[in-house]
Amino acid sequence: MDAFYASVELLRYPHLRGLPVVIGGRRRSPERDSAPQAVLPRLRDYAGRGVITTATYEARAFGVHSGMGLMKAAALCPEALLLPADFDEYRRMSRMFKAAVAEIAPVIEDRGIDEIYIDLTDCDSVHDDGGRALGAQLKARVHERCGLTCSVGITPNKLLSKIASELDKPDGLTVLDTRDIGSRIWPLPARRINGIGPKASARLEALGIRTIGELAEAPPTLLIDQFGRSYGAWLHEAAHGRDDRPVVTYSEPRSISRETTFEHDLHPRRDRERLSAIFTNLCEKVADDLRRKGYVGRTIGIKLRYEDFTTVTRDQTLPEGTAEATLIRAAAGRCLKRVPLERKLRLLGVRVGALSRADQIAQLAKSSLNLEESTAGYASGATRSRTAALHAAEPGPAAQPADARQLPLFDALKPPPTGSCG
DNA sequence: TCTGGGGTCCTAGGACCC
DNA sequence: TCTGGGGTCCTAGGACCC
Repeated sequence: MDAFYASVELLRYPHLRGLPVVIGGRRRSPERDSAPQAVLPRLRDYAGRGVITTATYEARAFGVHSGMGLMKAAALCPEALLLPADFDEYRRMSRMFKAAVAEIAPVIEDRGIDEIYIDLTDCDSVHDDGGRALGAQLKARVHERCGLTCSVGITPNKLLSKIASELDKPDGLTVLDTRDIGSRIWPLPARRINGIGPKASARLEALGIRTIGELAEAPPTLLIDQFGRSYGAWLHEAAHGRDDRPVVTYSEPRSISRETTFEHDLHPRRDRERLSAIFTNLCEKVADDLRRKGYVGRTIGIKLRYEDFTTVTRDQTLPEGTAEATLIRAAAGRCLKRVPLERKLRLLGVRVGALSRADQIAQLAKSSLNLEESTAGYASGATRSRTAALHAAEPGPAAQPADARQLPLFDALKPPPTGSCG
């Protein structure tokens, strides 16, 4: 989708069309909705933390782009209008454009809120003209259903399609096949390859490799030498436009997390109360997300970012999966005790990984009950998961404290409560 | 007043097991 | 009495993506 968040906002505020608009910053008071005609804040009036998540093409003309700090963006384009993000609305429009595409081509890989891969192999018309008419049809259907434009790249694989989709943005349609690689792909910067980020492209540049063509010419041995067997070999393949990854229509989530950057840095001791409340809140939100999505997780982790932006993580794996805020809070609290807490913090996060489906765990618990009745002394790796399932289905005493707030955590200066950890 | 929030995957070392 | 080889799991950090 083209400048997705900003484009969705322009559907609501059509009178802003043609103006530099950026999305980002803190959620403000909800008065915006009751008085949409009121004076909208300008970038120059913004004070505080945050980055731009999306900028209209008019704003991009000033050098403003997503990921840029708002203060820096304000210096470049002080007159740009600033809207806070409304993720509920973006998710709604996301579902809508994906449904529009599915009407025509149902084999879709979700790549986040504003991007998809589509496998067109089984769409007959793709073979007529390389897919140009089909691409136009997809774009038209999305616009018809959502009023939004998108950019499409139709090629033999995902790697090339991703690059191609960006060649003609916004509202683009690019059709390429392998014969076009030399003329259309090789002149591009190596950074355009999905998987070559700022670090890798800087290292490539240090080797005198700027374009994808130069990367394609580089001896594979050099790349493997510099970047390791796996990544080095992949770089070579990618530069030649080779990619055999399938379009994956479904995948299970690996982790669920919540994190927050504070308006002002907080000190672990002096701001202990506030941090503790924030910490508990993050745990409750994660627990909520887990339950809503139907997962439990065994690995509980925390993430801290200090004022100097260095980041540390700690995690702990529990014997059984949980979606209980209290258990998550307790485990996260134990992680916190393993981290230095002298410097001020700018961010705190809580993560739950090693997920499994809550219903399958419950299912397993049932069959485990039956199994343990019928077979005594069965011992193998499977025993643990069955046992885990039992505990997950029927939380033991440890899950009893009703209010996570009562737990005396985020308190590294206190010795751990007796018997709380081993 | 630099630098969000939610993710995935990879690497590498150590513990532990057979 | 000088130290194998293979495998899995756990943990921490980092690159990258949307």
